Order: sequence, then C-alpha cells, then structure tokens
Amino acid sequence: MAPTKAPDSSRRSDRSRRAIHDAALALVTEVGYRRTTIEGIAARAGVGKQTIYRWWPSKAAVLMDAFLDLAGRSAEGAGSGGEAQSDEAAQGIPDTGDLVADLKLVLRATVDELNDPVLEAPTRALTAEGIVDAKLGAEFVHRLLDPQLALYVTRLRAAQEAGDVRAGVDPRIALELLIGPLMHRWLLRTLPLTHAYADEIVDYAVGGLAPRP
Amino acid sequence: MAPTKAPDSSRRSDRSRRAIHDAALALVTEVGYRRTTIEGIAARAGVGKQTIYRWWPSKAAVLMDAFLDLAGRSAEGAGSGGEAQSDEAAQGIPDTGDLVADLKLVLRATVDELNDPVLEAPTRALTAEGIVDAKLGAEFVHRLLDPQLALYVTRLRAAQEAGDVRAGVDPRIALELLIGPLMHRWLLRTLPLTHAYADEIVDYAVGGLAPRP
Amino acid sequence: MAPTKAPDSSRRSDRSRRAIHDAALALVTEVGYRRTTIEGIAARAGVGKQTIYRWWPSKAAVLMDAFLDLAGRSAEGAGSGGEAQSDEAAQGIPDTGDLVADLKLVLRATVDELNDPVLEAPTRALTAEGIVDAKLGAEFVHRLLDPQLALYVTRLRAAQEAGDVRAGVDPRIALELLIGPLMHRWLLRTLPLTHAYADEIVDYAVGGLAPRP
Amino acid sequence: MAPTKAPDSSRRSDRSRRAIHDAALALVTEVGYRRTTIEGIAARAGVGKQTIYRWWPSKAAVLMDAFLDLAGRSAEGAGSGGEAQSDEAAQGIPDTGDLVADLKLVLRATVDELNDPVLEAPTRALTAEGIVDAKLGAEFVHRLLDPQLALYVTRLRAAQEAGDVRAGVDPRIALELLIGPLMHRWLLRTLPLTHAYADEIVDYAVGGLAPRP
DNA sequence: GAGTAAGCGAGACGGTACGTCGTGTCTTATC
DNA sequence: GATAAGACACGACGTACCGTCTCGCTTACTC
Repeated sequence: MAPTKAPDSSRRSDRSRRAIHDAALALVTEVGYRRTTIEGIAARAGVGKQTIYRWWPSKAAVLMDAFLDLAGRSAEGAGSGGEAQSDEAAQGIPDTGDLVADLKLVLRATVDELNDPVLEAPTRALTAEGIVDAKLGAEFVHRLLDPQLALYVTRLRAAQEAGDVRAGVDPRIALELLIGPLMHRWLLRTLPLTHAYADEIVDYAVGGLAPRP
Repeated sequence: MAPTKAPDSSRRSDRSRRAIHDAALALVTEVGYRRTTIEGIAARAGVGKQTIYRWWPSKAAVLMDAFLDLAGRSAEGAGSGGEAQSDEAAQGIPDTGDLVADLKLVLRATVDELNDPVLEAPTRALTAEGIVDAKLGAEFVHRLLDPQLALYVTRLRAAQEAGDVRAGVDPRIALELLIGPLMHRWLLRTLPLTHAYADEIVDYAVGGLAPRP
Repeated sequence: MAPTKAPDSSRRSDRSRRAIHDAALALVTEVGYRRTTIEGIAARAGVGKQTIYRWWPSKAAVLMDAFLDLAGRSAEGAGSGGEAQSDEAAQGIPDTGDLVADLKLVLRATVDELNDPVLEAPTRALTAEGIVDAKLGAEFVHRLLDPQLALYVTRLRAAQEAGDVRAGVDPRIALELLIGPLMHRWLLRTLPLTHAYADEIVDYAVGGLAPRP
Repeated sequence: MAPTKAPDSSRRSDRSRRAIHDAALALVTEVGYRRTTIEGIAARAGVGKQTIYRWWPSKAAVLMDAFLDLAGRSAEGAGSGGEAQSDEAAQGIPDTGDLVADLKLVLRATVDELNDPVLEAPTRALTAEGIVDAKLGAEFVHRLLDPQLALYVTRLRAAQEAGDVRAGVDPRIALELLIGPLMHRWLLRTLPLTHAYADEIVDYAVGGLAPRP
C-alpha cells in the first residue's frame, strides 16, 4: 500500500528543483511539449535523471509544478512591485458596482494572458495533456483553474445580491458562459482573441443573465 | 517545394486504407492515444509500417482521416436508414421558427455525441493534438469543425431575419456563446455534461442575443 | 519440383540485361558491394525490379554474370585487337621450355589483374560471398576459377613430361603452391602484391617441385 | 576527431558483454552470418540493442571480439588442462631440430582448426568481411593472424640459423608458401583439406626453401 | 569529528517505438 | 508475354527516450 520508498523532502535540493523548473519551461517554449524530454530537461538543468524521477511522476507533472511556480513568482513580483493591483488571481475580481465593466476588465486581462507568448506554450501543453489524461486534467483544474473560477463565483454572487443577475442562475454556469467562448477561440484558434471579443462576450452573457424585465 | 516523391494514389490499396482506419480507431479507444503507436496500428491492420508512412505524415493525421471516415460512414448509415433525420451535420439545423427549441435540440445532440464512448477517445485525442500542433489544429478545424459551425451560422442568420436575434450580432460570436461553454465543460471535465446544461446554456445565450426590449 | 514458372528466355530483353550488368559493376565499384542493392541496380539500369528478380536469384548472381560478361568482352577485345596474345585465359600458359620463365610471366599477369582497380571490387565481392555461401562459391570456382586452373594443370603436366617437375607431384597441388600465396596476400592485404613477389614464389615453388638431385 | 561521446568503459557490464559474445557465436553457427542480425543477437543475449551499438560499430566487430574471446578462453582452458601443449598459438612452434616434422605438426593442427565445425562459421564470416572491408580486414590480420604468423617467422629464422633454410629467404614469404595453399583450398573449397595435403605442402615448400646443393 | 545515510550528477542498462531502407512478391499499364 | 513502374507485407536498421539501476561524490545529521 505504501509507496516503495518516500524520499525525504526535507533534504531536497532547492537548487535542482528550480533548475528543473526553468529548464522545463524553457524547453517547452523553445522546442514544444512533444519534443521536450525528461532527458533533455535533466541535461539542460545539469541534473541527474533520477532527481526528476524521484520527485515527479511524469513530464506533465514537472511542467505543471514549473508553471505554478512561474505563476506564483510573477504574482509575487506584481504584488511587491506596485500598489495598483490588476492581478485578479491574488486580489479577486473588483467590485465597482458595474458588473459589465468589472467583467470586461477581467476578461481582457485573461485575453492578454492567453496571448502572452511566454505563457502560451506551457498552458497549451498542460491543457492538451489534461484533455487526454483525466487524472492530470483533474489536477490541472483543481490547482490552476478552480482558484480562478472561484473568483468569478464570488463576483457573480455579489451581482445576484445587487440584482444585476437573476436569482435562479447558477454562478458556475454563468461563469462558463463567459470563459467558455474565450477558451474555445483560443484552443481552436478559429479567430483572433481580442479585447473587442472579450467585451462582446461580456455584453451578450450579462444580457442573458440579467433579470427579465 | 515538391515533396520528396509523391506516391501514386490511383494505385493505393483501399483494403489497407480501411484496415488502418479501423485499427487506429480501435486502438485509440482501447489503450488511449498515447499508447497507440504506428507500429501497433500497422500490426493490427496487418499492414507494413511503410504503408502508413507512405500516406500519412503522423499518427494524428491517420486518426483524423479515420475519424472523418467514421463520421462519413455513420452519417451515410443514418441517411439511408430512416427518414427522420437527427443528424444535423448532413441536414443542417432545423428551423421550426422556435429558435430556442431548435438550438436545444441540436445542443442536446452534441452533448450526446460528446458523451458517446466510441467517439470520445478519438475526439479528445484530436482536439488535444490540435491544441498543441497549430498545423494539425487548423486542419481539424477546417475539416471537422467548420462544416458544423457553418450550420449554426445559417440558422442564426435566419433567426436574425426573423427578428429573434439582434441585427448587430455576429453569428460567429453568437455561435461560440453556445458551443464554447459546452466544449469547456467537456474538455476540462469540470462538471457533468447533460441535456439540462445544454438547455440552460441556450436559454442564457438566446436571452443575451435577443433584441433589446 | 519444377520452379514456379520458368520465364521464356527467348523473349528476354538484351538491352535490359546489359544495362543491369553495367549498373551492377558500376555500383559495386563506386559504393562497394554491401551498399549495392537490387533496387539501386534497377534504378540505375532504368529497369523494373522484377526484371532482375525474373532472371537472377540474388545480387551475387547478378554480379557474377556481369563479371563474366566483362571478362568475356575484355578477352574478346584483346583477342581481336592484336596478334601478340598475352591473355592466358584464352590462350593457355605459354610453353617455351623454360618453366620458371613461363610461370613468372603468368603469375605477373595475375598480379596485374588483381591490382587492376576496375576488377578489384567485383572480384573481392564475389570471392567473399563465395567464402560464406558454399553454393555460390562452388559456382564461382566452377565458372571462373577452374578454367584458369586447368591451364596450370596442362602446363605442369607438360613440365612433368619434360622432367622439370617430379613425376609423383599432383599438378592440382603444385598449382596451389603457386596461386595460394598470391591469393593469400591479396585477400588479406598483409603485404603489397608485386612482380618481385610473384617471381620469388615461382622460384621457391619450382625448387620444391623439381626432381631430387 | 573525437567520437561523439565515448562511453565509460569502467562501468561496462561484463555480464552483457559475455552474453553478447555467446549469442553472436551461437547465431553465426546456427543460421549463418548473413541471417545473424544485431537485433537477433540482442534478443538472444537478453540485452538492449543500444548496449551493442554503444560498444561495437558493426556486426562484424561484435563477432571479431566474440571470436577472440573464444580463442582466448579455449587457449586458457588448454593451458590449464595439461602440460603437453599442442596449442601453437600460446606455445610457439616446437623446435625439435626436424623442420619438416615440426611444420607438419603445426599445419595439421591448423587443418584441424579449419575443419572444426564450431570455428568454421565465424572464421569464414570474418575472413569474408575482411576481404571486402579493408579496415576490418586490417584489424583481423593484426589481432588474429599476425600473432600466429609471427611464430612461423621465429621458427623459420631458427631453421635458417640451423642451415635448413637458405639464408636469402624472407621468412614472411616462406610462411606464405605454407599457409597460402591451405587457406586457398579452405576458402574456395576446391578440394578437401586433409592432413595428407598439409604434409605434401610442407614437403614441397621446405624442398623449395632448402639450401641449394 | 568520524561515521553514515540520504540526495545528487552521471550514465549504463533492458526495453519500446521511431522513421527509413531494402527485400522479394504482386499488380497495373505499355509495348 | 516481357517490361518499367511502383505499392505492398515484412524485417532489420541505427537512433532517441523511457524508467530503473548502479556508481562515486557531497552534504547533512547522528553518535
């Protein structure tokens, strides 16, 4: 029942962990996920293969951790850098009382993130992997997506209380009305993903969610 | 510019082509896309590896053709089998005058397709591959998705003429308001994909698209 | 018992046969025997593969015929070109009464042939193939070697009658005393193969074969 | 100049090396050199293909090492087994004062070796390969043949000092007078290779080398 | 402060699949 | 009916990675 030998994480080399993260992200960006290999990551990180296999079960798991680390570091950098906070992940969705404006702000930020060339390759890789591998997909959703979506739920509940959204609407469905079209366009590359598109989606969705006259 | 020797497709063995399609679909369903190999497909189809490499550039391309072939055959079977046609791909979206009802019908059918265990594995595999490989993704969209989406455009334009949808709405965006949430839930497996969900999405979306009172 | 279908050799294309011979010899000389392939010969000869498989059982057999053809043509060329005949294959070993001189003449000619860059590659290839493949070796010996060796037997018998060689000596063994060392040095490339070497071999061998004083 | 990454031979698995040797020899004997494949050797040895490619450049090189290992082991076995030594490779050619008798002893042993069914297949394969591949041939001569031939040189020099062989004779040529005919008959399979033949060759050759009366 | 046990870099190992090349058979169209 | 052309099933090639397994080496923690 017990795993064959749990490594002692207190003795883990932080230096190696970071090097592996960096190498993984760099390789995925440079050569793509498919051609990124564990051997390649190890070589680039100046690390033995076993050090990777000791701490991660798969290439996707390495990338997931690396990506979360990256997200964490960039959030931290943003947090310490300035007082004006646009990072919705850490701060939540603003509530100025104007639901449409607030959502447009957030969706535009999401569009910018999805279009960020540094984030694109790993995000696509992890998403694709999660689509095929249910276990990994669940982890992806739980660690990356859910925290973000929870912010929408919060804001939408507030909107319901304020009377901007009908009482009967399930926020988890409402949120998908906003996020779904964005992801669809980004994943399938059907048409360019722009701020204008985000705005339009918000307009239509909020229109559909608003109380009936 | 010219590829290094184009094979003569008039001499192509139809028997092999079909065997390869069948083997590819069977393996993807049985062992998953990752563990499906070209060697495995060749062995199962009773075919030399070279026969696969001669006609397809990659495992994903084989699967794409196999999938299109499957879709074509099932559509044909449905067409010849009965007069009552639920296959929207071949027939287009019905136009009974009731936009909400028509869309619910179609989206429920889409939900059923996505939940069909036979189609699930290959669809996920192709979608995931297309997310990472832009070239393949473009082909996927062009050959599989676009024809379906065109039907929505047609129906939505009719709805605009009938006054059920505002004149300024771009049908390609409206359609994503319907499809996006479905795909989002299916791809990320956040919550179960049901007829009820489809109905709700239609209600909200059409609400948002309807002419302002 | 009968082969599956004997082709009608009266309808055989001479043009193809020659083209195949030429292509085979050229390729063996240019890229070596190992890297010479049936496909390569066919392509170079502008011939279908089947035309080769129809008439020859193996790559080695093609080369053997090609080589015999080459030998025949060069002998013919030599025969029609001049009256002074040094081609021992067609003419036999000269008998001037001086056994040592006659043998030196012939062995020097053999040395020259073995050192001829045009003949080297195919000869080595056929010899090597014959060493490993007994059937092919037998054919090689029968068609190429035996006719040459028979000339030695003739000359050595004459020498026995003339009293230059002991009566009890088996000419087939005596001949190997002359040819063996030459071939050994040529095949294994232990030391350079020169006229001086040929002369010395003749001196020693004839010394050993001469009547005891 | 440097090869693309030299493996660390101190970490080499001796178990694998021996298994590969054994498998190579067994397969060459059982199915012949042509039909012996690297894949076959690896499978039979229970070894990954890469382990062969890591340490040897070609099938022939594997066989060469295997053969030398075999020769070494059999010599060792002979050396430890009894005091009466007939293994000329380890002990040199005996010098009883009777040159003819000594050479006959050695050449008969060589005949026995060449007729040994265990040694025949690999010896033929290596010889044939060396005939076509100059590099391999040089290695074959250097590692297998030269050490044996050096013994002849030693014995023949002693014979020259004892006055059994003329002073002017080059031992390297004299030796070919003995070995050449044997190899010729064995390689080309013209006639059976017997003790009687070896004796006759010695008689003729020594006759030709002896001081002129 | 010596002993020892873990993580570590390195990389050899048994494997699986890759994508390519050549074999010998077969089919199609041409002469 | 032989031919040029080449698709086919098959088998082997040599390479790339996989995940496991030693090796020494370094670096804590324990006695």
